Order: sequence, then structure tokens, then C-alpha cells
Amino acid sequence: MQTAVSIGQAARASGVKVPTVRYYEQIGLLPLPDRTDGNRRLYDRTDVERLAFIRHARELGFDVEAIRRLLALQDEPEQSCAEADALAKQHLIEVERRLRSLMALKAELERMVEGCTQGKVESCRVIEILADHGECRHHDHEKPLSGLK
Amino acid sequence: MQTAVSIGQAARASGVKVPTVRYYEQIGLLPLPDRTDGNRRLYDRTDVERLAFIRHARELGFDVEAIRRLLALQDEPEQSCAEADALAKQHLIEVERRLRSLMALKAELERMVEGCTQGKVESCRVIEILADHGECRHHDHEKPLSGLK
DNA sequence: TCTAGTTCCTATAGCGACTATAGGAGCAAG
DNA sequence: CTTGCTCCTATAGTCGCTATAGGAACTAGA
Repeated sequence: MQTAVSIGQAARASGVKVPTVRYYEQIGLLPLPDRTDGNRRLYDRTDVERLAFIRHARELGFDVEAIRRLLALQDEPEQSCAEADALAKQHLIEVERRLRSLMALKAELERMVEGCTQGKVESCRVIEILADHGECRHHDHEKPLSGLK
Repeated sequence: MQTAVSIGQAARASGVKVPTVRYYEQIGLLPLPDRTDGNRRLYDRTDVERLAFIRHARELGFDVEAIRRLLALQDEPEQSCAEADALAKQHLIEVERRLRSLMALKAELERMVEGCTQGKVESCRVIEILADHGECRHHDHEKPLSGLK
């Protein structure tokens, strides 16, 4: 006999919220589960593990399409993991790019805050720097990582 | 006689895309501009400067509400710039938090990629680490900066 | 057995900050 | 005068959820 848990239990066990579990089912990351007589979803251990996998990948900033591919790979253990490696490497490059961007941003915010003498707005360094992009050290304008928490 | 430019020219001059200019007007970041006889928007120098201000603030990751307040401050140069300073400082704290999160994330991705021996999926470090959150060094799960590019 | 409270169900709308599309109108150059 | 660009409005789509409405089904206690 398999462990069969409700959506709430699966959610707690995996750290994914209940509506998010249903959402993952809807977008096809999670297979359609069995149901009770009363039409409630029943999950087994592999479903919960899959949810935890998805959650961890999302925390690491992989988008849903990348996770879809990683899950497909996980489902076929005999295949080469070259693609998983490539996905991780590609994502790492993206994260590094993002890090550089954020560091430039941090430097400019510090410059703004340091320069501010708490006087009037007309001489405020914060407002000044925002108004004048030419004076800006920040030119590394990158894309966000999808919904990274 | 004032310089009066089309939306396309204002967009090019400020670095904001045309549909985004209209969007900023719609959400009240930009005042309703004059129109030509043919119903086309006409912008003057202050509008273009305002757009550049908004763009720069967005690039620095300020959300629209913060920008709304910064613009309101900019419109009243006699006021104290304490609020602008506070907004910038608060945002800097957020950016620093985000930076720490991204660095943890980078470390874990590197660990994944380093461990991968390019063998089969069943022994792939990338897949393994994703599957097992217990093994993870990444516990700094933070909120994203709104739409930072 | 009744009932109160919790969990679950579906379907749909909302979030932020845009971006894309449809379907047209204006305008400048050749 | 026609080609092609820019512009107009209005609406829907993006991503990854999250919230809401309105109901049905379990669970525990009286």
C-alpha cells in the first residue's frame, strides 16, 4: 500500500503552497493525480518529491520551461546528463550577469545616499543623480530572473 | 518657442519605448501632453527629462510607487530631501539583501556544475541537488526586485 | 445525529510593469 | 498619389503565481 496524501499534506511536505500545486498541475509540471470518491486529489511519495524538486529549482531561479526539461531528464535516468549540465551552466551565466548588474546598482545607490546632505530637494544628490543619467556609473541594464524569490 | 517633439522622438531621447511612454501617462507618472490637430502627443523638454528620470529610477530598481513619490519631491524643490534619502536607503538595503541571495544561489549553481561528471542522469549532480533540498546550502529565499532589467 | 470548523473543489480575476496585437488614421517623400 | 512610416485607441498577453467567490466534502466534538 502506497502513501497517499491530500493536497494540503503534499503542500506542507514539499514547501509548495496549495494553489501553486494546482497551478503546477494545470501547466503540466505535475501529472494528474488520482482522486478520492469525493473528488479530492491524492498524491504519493513521488509526487511530493517532484514538487520539492520544482520548488528547489524555482528557488534557484530556473524558469518553468527549464524545470520542464529538467523533470523530463529526471524521468529518464539512462540518458546523458549533458543537457542538465548545460541548463545549469547557462543559468549560472545568467546569475553572474545579474550579480554584476546588482553590484553596479548597489554602488550607485551608495553614491546617491552618501552624497545626500539632507538639505533641500533642489540640491539633493539622490534626485540629481536620478535626473541625470549622463552622470551615472550604472550602464549594465539586464533582464530580471523570472520571479526569483 | 518651446521644443515640441513627437512621442517617438521623446522615446528615443529618453530611452523609454513608445508604448511605455503611453503606459506611464496612463498610470499618472507623466502629465497629459498637448496634442496636435491630428491628435498626436507633443512633448516638451521637461517631459523628456521626466521620462529620463523615470527610466533611470526603474533601471535602479525603484518600483513605480517609489518613483511617484520621488517625482512628487522633484516637483517641490523647497522641501527637505529626507524622504528621497530614506527611499534610496531603503532600496539599498533591499538590493543588498538581494545581492546576498544571488551570491548564495551562484555558489550552489557552481557546486552543481562542478559536481557534474557528464555521465548518466541517474548520477547527475545537477539533478541530485535539485531533488534533495536537504543537501542544499541555499536557504536565503528572498523577494525579487520589481521588474528590474 | 447535528453542527461547526477546516480543507478541499472549480473557475476566474488580479498582481507589476510592461509588451504585443488589431485595426485604423495621419503625414512626409518620391 | 501612393508607399511606408509613425502615430492613435483599445484590448489581451506575458510570468509565476496569489486571491477571491461560491460551493462541496470531510473531521471532531456535543
